[in-house]
Amino acid sequence: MVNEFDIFKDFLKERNLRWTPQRKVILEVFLNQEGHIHIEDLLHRVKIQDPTVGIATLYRTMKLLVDSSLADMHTFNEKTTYERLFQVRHHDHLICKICGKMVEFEHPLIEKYQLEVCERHGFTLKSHRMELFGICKECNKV
Amino acid sequence: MVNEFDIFKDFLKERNLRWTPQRKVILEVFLNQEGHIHIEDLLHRVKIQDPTVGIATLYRTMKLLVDSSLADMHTFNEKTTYERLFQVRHHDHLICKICGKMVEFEHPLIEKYQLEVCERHGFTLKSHRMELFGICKECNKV
DNA sequence: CTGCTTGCAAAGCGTTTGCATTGAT
DNA sequence: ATCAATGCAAACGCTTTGCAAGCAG
Repeated sequence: MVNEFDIFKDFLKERNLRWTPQRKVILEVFLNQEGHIHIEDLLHRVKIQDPTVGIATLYRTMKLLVDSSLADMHTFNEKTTYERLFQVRHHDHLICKICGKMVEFEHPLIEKYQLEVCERHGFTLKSHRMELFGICKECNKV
Repeated sequence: MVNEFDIFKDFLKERNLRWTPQRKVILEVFLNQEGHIHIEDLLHRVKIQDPTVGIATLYRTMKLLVDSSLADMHTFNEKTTYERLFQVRHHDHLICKICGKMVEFEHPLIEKYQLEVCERHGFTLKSHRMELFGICKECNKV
């Protein structure tokens, strides 16, 4: 049975790198998150488990997780976020501009056309982010 | 006849700000660009017209252009880019995760299904943002 | 004249790196 | 015992800010 811990340990072993308590804590915290998580948020949660972990170690470990294909890195608005890549179902967001309510959805046809667009431009699609902003039923009544 | 210069001048007047030679040069250079332009690129082109313009003035002016809805700011791979907003058709982005290349596209069917998703959840769609992340042809070869 | 704008340099901020020490194997 | 990993602090690159001098209105 393959899980993220085994994948990461194998990845480290292959490169003669070491499985350390810090890397274990960081991976645990990362896997407990959903969606995009900011590095500062991640640091905060890691420090709850082990306050001695430094920001440099977190950055270095997240880079390893990206290299091992367990995580994906994005930069939005000057902030680095990480996202789980392994064994997660993808979904997009519908967000109410007034009350902030968030609805998750999937739409296979949209995904299909995204692929089509990528192929047309010679890109290999790796991930995407789609956010629809609108006004929900309740807020529309007011 | 409404153009970007009038819009920006009005925007400045409303806020008791001033129409200066530097702001004029920056707006001119910005409008001559297509698609996304990096701030460093913008600075280079501005300096051809007027070498005395400083980077601080450029940043300050671009912020005003964003506030006046003439420009849109993106951050990708730690680099700030600006894009024209006025009198351009809506489009989405396809972004290479390696070299940062950005391709603009439109897909009517995707837009249609977005509307469908909103209706299904009782939302009134106001705007959206879709970014596809992948690897472009050139980076795939390497 | 007034006070917004400028260019410069310094400060900020998130991220990366160098280094001596610690610790996994 | 070896050599990678760590935490710290300094360095880094991009962006913002403080300031005195310069100009638009």
